[in-house]
Amino acid sequence: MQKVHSLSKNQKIIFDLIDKSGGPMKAYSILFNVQKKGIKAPLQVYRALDKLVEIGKIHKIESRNAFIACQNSSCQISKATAFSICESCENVSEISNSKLSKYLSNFSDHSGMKYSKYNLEFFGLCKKCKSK
Amino acid sequence: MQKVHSLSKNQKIIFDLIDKSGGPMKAYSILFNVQKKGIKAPLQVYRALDKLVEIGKIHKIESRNAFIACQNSSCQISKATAFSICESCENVSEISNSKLSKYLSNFSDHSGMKYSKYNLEFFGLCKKCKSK
DNA sequence: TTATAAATGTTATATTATTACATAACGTTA
DNA sequence: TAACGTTATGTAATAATATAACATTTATAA
Repeated sequence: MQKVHSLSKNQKIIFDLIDKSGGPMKAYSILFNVQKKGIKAPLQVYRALDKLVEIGKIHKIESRNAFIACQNSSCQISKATAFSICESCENVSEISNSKLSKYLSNFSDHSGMKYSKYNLEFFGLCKKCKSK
Repeated sequence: MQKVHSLSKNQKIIFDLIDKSGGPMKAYSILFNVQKKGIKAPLQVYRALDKLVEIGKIHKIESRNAFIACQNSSCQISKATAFSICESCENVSEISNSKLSKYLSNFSDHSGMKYSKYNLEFFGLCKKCKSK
């Protein structure tokens, strides 16, 4: 049984914003949007983001320095993440494909390293942008 | 037949440095190291890095904001990259596993998106760090 | 050789993220 | 409930990463 994390005030404000936005958000854009709620400093944002990433409520899109709400209800911690990113409109969506995650979670090579985590980012053009 | 890119002066200086280092290097560490060779500004470094990434001589480790020389002689462009990263000593190595790259290059999901590129980063503890 | 693209040089600035320190709120358990 | 440890918050300063804008030079190819 997983622990249900109750979010703190700042964590909740920031999670709700990202979640409602429906897409990836950057830290300073988040900051701008929550200033009216009393969150004034970058560090307040980054601290909440760190925690939200840690507990799997959001993921960081590393190639974009942006954060997106977890779209996978069963994803409690961010140790196996995959995203598809449109290089034209920058739309991002989380890939939840059990074959893929199984394949990658079990992947091992000759290095003798046991991987505890991975992040995969696919790039291309989404349907909309392809047809333009 | 692929075009053989002859590197420009700055590109060569910066590639040689990264290549000799044997590991990932950060942009400002590169800058510091090439100042004696006349490269004085961040932009000079970033421009060379951009080009080197474009032609596949180096790859960017997105989760670390660092650049590593391509360890895969057949890798002419960086459209299919995979790395293993030790979370303790930060050692990075490029994974070249034809099954993996075949699997990922052919991956497609129901989104209708055709992926032209991917980047995969595995995390864990390397042999050395595990045994500590 | 001329024109086009690629690379360079330089200054300034934008964007992303962390350090350091002080205080407050929360949860546990004695 | 008092005391303690842990987590979260507030605030200021600054570090680290990356790009914009503009001028000039060098390489490439028609």
